[in-house]
Amino acid sequence: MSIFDHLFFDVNCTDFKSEVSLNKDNETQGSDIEIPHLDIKLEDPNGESDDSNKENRNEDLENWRKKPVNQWDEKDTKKWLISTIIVELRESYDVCCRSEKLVMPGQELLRLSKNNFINLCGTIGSRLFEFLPKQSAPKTRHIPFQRYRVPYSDDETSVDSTVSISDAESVSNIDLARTKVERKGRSGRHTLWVWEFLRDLLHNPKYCPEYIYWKDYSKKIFCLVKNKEIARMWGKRKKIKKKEMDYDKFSRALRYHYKKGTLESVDKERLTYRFGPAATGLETDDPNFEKARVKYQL
DNA sequence: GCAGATTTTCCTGATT
DNA sequence: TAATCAGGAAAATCTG
Repeated sequence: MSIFDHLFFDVNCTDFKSEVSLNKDNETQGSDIEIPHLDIKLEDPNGESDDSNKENRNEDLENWRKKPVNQWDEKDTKKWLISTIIVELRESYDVCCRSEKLVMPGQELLRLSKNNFINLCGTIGSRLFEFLPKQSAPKTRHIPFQRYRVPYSDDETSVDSTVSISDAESVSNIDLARTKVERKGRSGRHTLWVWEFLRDLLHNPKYCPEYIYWKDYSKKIFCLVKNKEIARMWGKRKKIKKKEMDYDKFSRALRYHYKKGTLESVDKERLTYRFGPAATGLETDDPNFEKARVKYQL
């Protein structure tokens, strides 16, 4: 029996449980990946399972879709997580469990950046962030770091790899405290550090492992593959105008971070670096996205 | 305008 | 020989 055959989610914590069962008879068309059809049913804990109750509760399960994110309560967020993880991302109940730290009101959710998502629930966070409906949060919200400068928005790296302006504006209060500690001693600017740029590439299946990969995740050692391309992307991101960024200049910027403890060199290994003790946000449960590749035969 | 942090640019020399 | 690495130095950029 597959884990997908009978999944029970405590959708509303107290109201009811939803049974997500699988109808393997329905196969998706036009895809190399066989995606099981998910039939979401509701099971009344009191044994009342007449059709009208099911209908109402199914409707309840979908209510989050009718509200802007900033009006979601924790239940709505939980329903969105289940729907997205199971139906959209075709992941397992285990993944739902790992995303429980994201169960919070929609307003809080909107304040989180992509990196916040990743930090809270690993690599699945990156994918969940993409699925979060991007409605505007209330204008009255506190926006820390309004001067957060994100020097690009239209290049190929802006979509997936790191913070956008909206991300930066949505740094949560919790994250604010952490960020203040992390950036103590910095002169208040919040441009992206070059080591953060590399870290974000490693968190991004679009670039990891094709452009950059973990050589030894346990030792935080990574290797650049398309070093010139990565340097060019960095230059594009920083909107270098004078001359195009090349690997020579890019590597100089990396070496600057040796003193800061965020990067270290690896002896006799070309294009190989190690994140230092000062580097944060490296956590992932799927280095080089090997699990994902096996799962989806990528 | 200033100081500080970070990056860019250019460079020389060493190593692979 | 080319690519990469290491690091000095100065200039540039950005922030509070």
